[in-house]
Amino acid sequence: MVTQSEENYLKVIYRLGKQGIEAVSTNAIAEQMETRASSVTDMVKKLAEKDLANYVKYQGVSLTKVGRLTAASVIRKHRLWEYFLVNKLNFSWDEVHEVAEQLEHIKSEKLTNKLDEFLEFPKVDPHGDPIPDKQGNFVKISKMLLSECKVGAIGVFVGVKDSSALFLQYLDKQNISLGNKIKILQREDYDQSLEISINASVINISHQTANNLYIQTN
Amino acid sequence: MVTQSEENYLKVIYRLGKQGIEAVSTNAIAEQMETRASSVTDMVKKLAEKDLANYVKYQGVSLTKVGRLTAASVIRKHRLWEYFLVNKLNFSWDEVHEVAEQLEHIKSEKLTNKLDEFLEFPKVDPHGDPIPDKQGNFVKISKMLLSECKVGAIGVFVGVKDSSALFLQYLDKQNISLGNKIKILQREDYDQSLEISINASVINISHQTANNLYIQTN
DNA sequence: AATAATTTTTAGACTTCCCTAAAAATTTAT
DNA sequence: ATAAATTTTTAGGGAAGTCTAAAAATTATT
Repeated sequence: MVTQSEENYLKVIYRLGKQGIEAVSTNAIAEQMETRASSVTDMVKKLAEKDLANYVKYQGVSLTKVGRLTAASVIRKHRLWEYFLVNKLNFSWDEVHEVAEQLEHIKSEKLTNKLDEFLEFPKVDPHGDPIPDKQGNFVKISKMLLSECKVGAIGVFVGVKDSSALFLQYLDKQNISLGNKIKILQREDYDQSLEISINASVINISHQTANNLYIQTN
Repeated sequence: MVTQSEENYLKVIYRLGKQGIEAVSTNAIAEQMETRASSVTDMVKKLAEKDLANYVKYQGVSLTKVGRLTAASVIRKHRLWEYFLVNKLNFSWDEVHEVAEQLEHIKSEKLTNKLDEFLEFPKVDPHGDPIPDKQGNFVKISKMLLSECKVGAIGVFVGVKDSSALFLQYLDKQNISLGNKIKILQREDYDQSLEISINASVINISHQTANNLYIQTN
């Protein structure tokens, strides 16, 4: 049995190490988990013991195949539940993370798959992040940060890099939502802020904001 | 914070002691929780410390008001989720218990109430058990065991006392489902088995079966 | 009412996951 | 290449929740 705590570590290692393939440092995990490096060492040993992770002292951790699948399954559940909360229970996109953090640990493959079916197999969660399928495969969406696009670029807002409640609420206030068409009109050299057209109106956004918005071009 | 384990104890004490009001013995709890009496003593002390239970050494446990409300909230969540699983995700009534045992511990009042709304405020779960409202009040349904009805009695099948998968599957096989109209045609003195009419057909059921079926008469 | 049987509690220990403090290894800087 | 800084691990310990075995209290029996 994989415990809730183990699942949380797997998630973090997966995220930090490009799907868990690259080795991740103890400190990086500790920071993400908001815990101490010594706790990470303990847990990582346990994950290795259970063949969920590859661990060599002082050289970081990566996930085994089983570890990666387990992590993907947790992420799948998290994102399906987020979709459920937003699209069926009318939560807003800034309220779902905490609850999904709990729901992602419910153990029942049948539940996950029936939920997926009930939601009609969504491909992305309410923040634009891809939902892996039963086999743990992600649909790779080609997207880029708005901050990295050239002036004149046109695209559709498809995801956020920062999904903190604060940022999401700011987007709500600015009337920026997933699916909106965006065009970069101007870039201010001084502070890299952008003038963009969105929703038939023209607004200014900071570099920080642009750096957290993904758009899909062409 | 009330832990998952504490919630499970509260549920059991609530069930065993007529809504947690009557004192319940350590052994009774241990049996229900499938654990040891010594573990129960430990936990019960902790519940008392947290003002969730009243505990006097060697004299059993009852719940405080807060303890009762907490227990009712867990039961509310359990039954709402069961309703969701059956009516939205198409689980059958014998498959939902295990999953609901996990879902009942998700902490989010908002989630519970939004789920309730999404389900259109169901009054009973898939086994006919009442779902308490936000305030922890149960709708008292007047029902009696089929085994205790007289020959000639007519009623509607509204709930099961035993909700084990085995019993529920047996009922499915016999085509007996909630809402069916039942009439007792005959009682066999030898073994208390009943001949009943249900679904426009006549079948025989054992005393054990009749003793686990609730019907609402008049 | 004394003894036997049962129930309940206490004592001590184990596991999981976390912590602090100190030691060891690695990396960076001089 | 050695010293300094940083990272990682080890050692030892704490809280929660469980267990077994033994002691204490209660209840039942004769």
